[in-house]
Amino acid sequence: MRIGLAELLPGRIVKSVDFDWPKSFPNSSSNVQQFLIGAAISKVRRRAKVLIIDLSTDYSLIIHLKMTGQLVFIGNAQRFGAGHPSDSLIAELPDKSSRVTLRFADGSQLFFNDQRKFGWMRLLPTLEIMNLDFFKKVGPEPLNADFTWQMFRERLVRRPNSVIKAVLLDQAVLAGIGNIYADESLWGAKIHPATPVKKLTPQQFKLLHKELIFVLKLAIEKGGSSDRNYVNAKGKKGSFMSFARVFRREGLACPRCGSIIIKSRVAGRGTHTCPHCQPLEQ
DNA sequence: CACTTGACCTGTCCGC
DNA sequence: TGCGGACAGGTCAAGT
Repeated sequence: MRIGLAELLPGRIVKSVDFDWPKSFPNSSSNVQQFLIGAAISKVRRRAKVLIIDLSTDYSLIIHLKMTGQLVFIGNAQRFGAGHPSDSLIAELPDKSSRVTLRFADGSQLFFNDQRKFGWMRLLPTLEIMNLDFFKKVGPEPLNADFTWQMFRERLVRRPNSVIKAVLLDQAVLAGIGNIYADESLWGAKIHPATPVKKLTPQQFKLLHKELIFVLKLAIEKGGSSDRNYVNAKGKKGSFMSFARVFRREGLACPRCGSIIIKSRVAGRGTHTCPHCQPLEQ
């Protein structure tokens, strides 16, 4: 999503903002008037699962999509409707899940849609963003070049008694891992998600580190995971779900050994495993 | 500290 | 076809 928006947004001038659900964008209207209206977009960044849109006013919009958020850009001459591509989930905008609409001076628009209303958008001084509790505690980016398997292991073993899946999902340990990529990388490393961290060997940490990076890179290459309604800035679904090996594939064959994939609950989340490749050792 | 549950919301699917 | 319950890419807070 960041890659798509970074091609589309920089240089555009914010002309107006429409709000629907106040909790989706809790901000004083004076801040919006002063630092958002009339601002030019300079840069689109990401940290963990949070998108950061920097403005010429030294303020930034920060956005979390949570489960069902979308950020969809519509150019000034562009229309969805009859004949829209099959990899699009968007027919017409705004629709009933539109929470915030940014209108730009050239007539283009950015829609923040969020069916379940868990996502949010905030306007903050750019320099204050990293003082937010979330950014102060968030772990390293797994795709950074300096993220070694030794660093990965070092961070995980601080939670020796937790199950590995719970720790992978903890944003304070690692940035950006969610339920899909946790299940997929654990399958890749042949580790059961409920394995306590203290039972993992250095070889397993090394392999899981490699699988995590493989899964994340593949997911980005495929445009993300449209499990339900995720779309990118152009309204297109991501295709990673058709490359998933266990996630949402309960009852189907494991692509490695042919055993039937099962679904269970680990760390409070729906969890997909191959019972043969990922045995839970006691 | 680690784990569970509930909360925040809407929509879909499944069984009766 | 209707209705209740479970469940869904995520994070928080509170309770045990």
